Amino acid sequence: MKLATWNVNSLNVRLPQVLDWLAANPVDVLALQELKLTDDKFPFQDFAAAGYLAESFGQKTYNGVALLSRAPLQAVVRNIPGFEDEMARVISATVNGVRVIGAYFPNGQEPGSDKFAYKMRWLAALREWVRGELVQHPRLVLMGDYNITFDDLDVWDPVGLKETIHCTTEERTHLQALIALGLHDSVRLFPQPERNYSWWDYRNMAFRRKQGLRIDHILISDALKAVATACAVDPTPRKNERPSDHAPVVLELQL
DNA sequence: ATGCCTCAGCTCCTGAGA
Repeated sequence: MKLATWNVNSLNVRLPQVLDWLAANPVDVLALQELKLTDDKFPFQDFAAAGYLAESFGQKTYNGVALLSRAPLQAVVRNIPGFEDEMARVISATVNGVRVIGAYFPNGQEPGSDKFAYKMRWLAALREWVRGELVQHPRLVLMGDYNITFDDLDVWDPVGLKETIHCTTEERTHLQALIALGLHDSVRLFPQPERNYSWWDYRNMAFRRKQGLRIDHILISDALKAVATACAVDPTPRKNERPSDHAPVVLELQL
């Protein structure tokens, strides 16, 4: 079973690239973030023609997440139950006995801002919800755009970006609290290339200069760690014309 | 440098992203 996550930064603009990528990388499940469209505009037919069922949780202009799957998506849940949120950020479903959570974590903008405070509240709510989900679903994947780096290895300029957004101690403490629930950073389970990032700024030719951050992650439970055989970022779509600023991350399980 | 690029929208500028 192969699973992937990709922040597409507008599914309307990126649909042809997503279809091309799926044709070349026929994963079983793909979690999408930043759809930037409403469910009535979601291209269900295009994905069906490519062999994928889909569950969408969109909204106008911002945010929006979806799960694509070759097998049926069961027990679909939208957002974090019990956490009031106007933004469409989370969609979950069970596929072939694996609980899959696709999430678009808040950006946070700047430490000390209202948006940063919202990010902290959201992270706390996510953690308490996932704690219970892990009890019910030992085979669990939590993947998406986390908007948080684990450590300096995930940052192209750890000195210049010290304690800036995505790199603060407060955000990283929340990320480690997710790990403490019994989750594992799939990418780090396997050897990786140097400067292994998942996002590059559109400005300054950041991709060409390898100036990026690893902020898109696939966290897996103990039961899935035992059967994980590969996990890596696929930077090739970032070389497309009009690319997303994020690249997909792909996990392979031997189930 | 409150800058650089990209996207959506009450679209020819602004807000947000990261």
